[in-house]
Amino acid sequence: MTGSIPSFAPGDEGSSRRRQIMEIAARLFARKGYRGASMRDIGEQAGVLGGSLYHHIKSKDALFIELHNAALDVAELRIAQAIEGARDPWEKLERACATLLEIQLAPDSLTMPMMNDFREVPEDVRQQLIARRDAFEDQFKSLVAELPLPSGINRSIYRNLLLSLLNAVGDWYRAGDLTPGEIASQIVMIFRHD
Amino acid sequence: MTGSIPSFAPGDEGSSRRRQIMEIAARLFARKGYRGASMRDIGEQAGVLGGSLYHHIKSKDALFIELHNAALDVAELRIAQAIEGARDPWEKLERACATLLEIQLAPDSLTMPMMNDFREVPEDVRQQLIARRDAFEDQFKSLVAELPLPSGINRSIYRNLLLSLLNAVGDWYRAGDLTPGEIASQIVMIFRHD
DNA sequence: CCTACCGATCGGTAGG
DNA sequence: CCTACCGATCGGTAGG
Repeated sequence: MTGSIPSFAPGDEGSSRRRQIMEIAARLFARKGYRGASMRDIGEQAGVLGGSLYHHIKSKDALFIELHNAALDVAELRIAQAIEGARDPWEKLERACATLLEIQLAPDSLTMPMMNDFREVPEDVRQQLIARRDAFEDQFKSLVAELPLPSGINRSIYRNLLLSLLNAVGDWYRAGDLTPGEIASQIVMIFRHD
Repeated sequence: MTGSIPSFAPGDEGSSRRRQIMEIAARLFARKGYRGASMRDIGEQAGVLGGSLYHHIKSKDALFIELHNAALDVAELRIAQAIEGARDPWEKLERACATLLEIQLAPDSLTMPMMNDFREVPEDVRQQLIARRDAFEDQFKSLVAELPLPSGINRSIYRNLLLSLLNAVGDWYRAGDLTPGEIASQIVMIFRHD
């Protein structure tokens, strides 16, 4: 439909048909959540019946985990590239925030919006998602560690507040307002103390 | 089970049996989300079959809306009381944040954790919830309007960031860490600029 | 408040 | 990739 959709990690295994299904599934999970997107929904958009998807995937759980991890792989990579050229810790933080917001606020974002509703997911799936997300958040742990913050501020709290706030921007953002970069600038304005 | 549970708006109509059912439902919605908590689950904890609940309530939708609105009524009231004595705008903001966090982080919180998963809920229900939540957020709109912020900061963004961050504390907070008041203090430390 | 049920929907499978 | 189905679960109801 869109022709060009943000691709997952390069070197992805599987046929292009499989990747097409993954992209459809990602969009539906992002829009309707894990429970809200049924295999029959996904099949319908792919032009097949729900049951036919099981030739390409093992289970709904496995599909969701694969998408979630691939999305975090992409985000991690793009953030690493974005902060590469910067030396000032506040500049690095702002670039990381802007990149994450660009990903999350993309009109047909496949990636991060699903990072939230972990409560909708079966317990054993949730644990795998959390493990991957914790690794992702290490990137921000490093960024926050470099900041010259006042001594009264707890860096662990600071990081959690920042991350939860970044994850929630999609809930209130309406296109046509500010750009992701402008929002990132506002966030760093607020979080900046030195 | 707990003996004393935070009560809903005073002057609530209905029998004590009904209120008991509401409290059970609130706890389950808070823990498992709208879809995750079935009428049979609620019935089980109330000692009856799921179908029997329909003598006390009209529908699952109506039950959820009623609980959601009652929770916001209580929160609004408690916040208003908390900021009553304060004159400094930063002090008022910190008291409001601390109160909201106390409600959300209470060990068996019945109230706010459900404010999030709006995507799990049927479309027509969601619109009612959003309308009520918007009214609730006006309280913070006033608080933010009073703050002597630098001119570069967009107060609308500032308020959205603050609210989404407050709503998400329950996702990463683990009891035994800081108190709600200490977290509120950290939040205001970060959001304070004058 | 229960029995007994309804129609709908879910993830998933066998067998072709 | 479809047909045809499985067992489970859902919100909700009639009738007592």
